[in-house]
Amino acid sequence: MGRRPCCSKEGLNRGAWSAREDQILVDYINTHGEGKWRDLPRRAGLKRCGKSCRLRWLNYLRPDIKRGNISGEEEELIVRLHSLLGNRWSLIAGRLPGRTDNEIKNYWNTNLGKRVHGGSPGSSAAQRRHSSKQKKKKTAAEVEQQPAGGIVLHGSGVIRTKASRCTRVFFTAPADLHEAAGSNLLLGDQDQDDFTTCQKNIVPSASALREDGGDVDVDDCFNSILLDINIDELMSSTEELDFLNSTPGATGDQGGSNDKNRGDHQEKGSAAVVPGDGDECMSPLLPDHLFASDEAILEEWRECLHPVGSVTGLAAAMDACLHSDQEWVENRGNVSCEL
DNA sequence: AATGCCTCCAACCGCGTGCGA
DNA sequence: ATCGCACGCGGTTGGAGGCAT
Repeated sequence: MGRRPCCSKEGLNRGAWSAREDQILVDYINTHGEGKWRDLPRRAGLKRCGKSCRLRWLNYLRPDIKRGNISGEEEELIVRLHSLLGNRWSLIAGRLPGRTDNEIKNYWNTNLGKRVHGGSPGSSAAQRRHSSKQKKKKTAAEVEQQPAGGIVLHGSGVIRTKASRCTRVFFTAPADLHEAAGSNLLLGDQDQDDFTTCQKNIVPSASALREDGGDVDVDDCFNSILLDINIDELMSSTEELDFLNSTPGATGDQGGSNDKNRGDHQEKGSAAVVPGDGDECMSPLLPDHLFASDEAILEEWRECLHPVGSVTGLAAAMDACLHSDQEWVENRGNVSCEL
C-alpha cells in the first residue's frame, strides 16, 4: 500500500510564494494560530499544499525569524554543534535563536561544509547533484546494513545521522563503572530507581539488539546500562553548563543571551532545565576539553568511544559526563558503546 | 550582448515518529 | 495491538541571479 499523498496536488500553486499569498497566510495564522496545516489552505483560501504553508511560515514568515547574514559567532557555534550532533539541523537551529533549520542546513552546505571538508573542484552544485544521485543508489543498499537508531558513530568519530529520532541508548560499561553507577556515582541520586528499571529492561532490550539473534548472557546484561535519552532533553540539560555558547575553554556564565533560547526550547515542549540562582556548573569537564578544538573533539571520541554498532554513544557519553566527571575521567578509556 | 557555468536558498519530497481513535 | 492522521525532520531539487568568457 502506497503512502497517501499529503494533498492532491491538482490545481495547487507551486514554486515561489507571491506577496499576496504570504499576506493571506500571515493573516490567517495571526487570527487562528498555527497547526491544522492540512486544513489551513482550504480555510484560508490558499491554493497551496498544507505542507507548503507550514514550511513557508516556519522558514520565512514567522515574526521571530532573524534575517541577515550569519555572524561569526553563530558560524562558530554551528561548526561546534555540527561536530557534536552531525546533520541534526533542527537541534542546531534550536541553539540559534531566530535561525531556521533550513537556513542552517543551506548555510552549511554552501559555506561551512566546503570549508570543513575542504573545498574541491568536485564540490560544485552540478557535480554535487550528480554525486548525490549516485549516492542515493548506494545509500539504498546501505540501509539494509544500517542498524536501527538515529545516530551512527563511525570509527573516525564522525557522526552521521538519519532522519529519525533516537531515544534509546544501550551503553555498555565495565563492571567497576557499573558498580559506580549502582552506588549513585554515575547516575546521580535521583536516578537510583531508574537504574533499577534499567536493569529490568536490559535483558529483553539487549536480546532485541543482538545482531545474530542469539541468546544474551544475563551477567553481561547486568554489566550494561540501558538509558532512555531524549536527545532534545539532553541538549536542554546541557544548558546548565552553558558550554555550547561559551568560547572554547571557558566555563563562566555567558550572560542572558541564553534566556530566549531556553524559551524556544520550552515552546517546543522539550524538558528544558533552567537552573536556579546560584546553581553551580555540574561538569567542568565538557567545556574544558570537548570544545578545546575540533581536533580535540575527534580525539576525544577516538579515546573515549570505540563504536561497534550504531546507537548514541554520544548521548550516553555526554550523560555520563554530566553526572560524574571524576568517574568519567577515570573510566573513559574502558568505556565502549555497542549495539 | 549573448551564452554558459556556478552559487545560493526557497521549496519540495519522502520517511519517521507521536498520538488518538 | 493496530491503524491512520498530523507533524517534524533531513535530503534533494529547481530556478533566479551573479559572474566569467
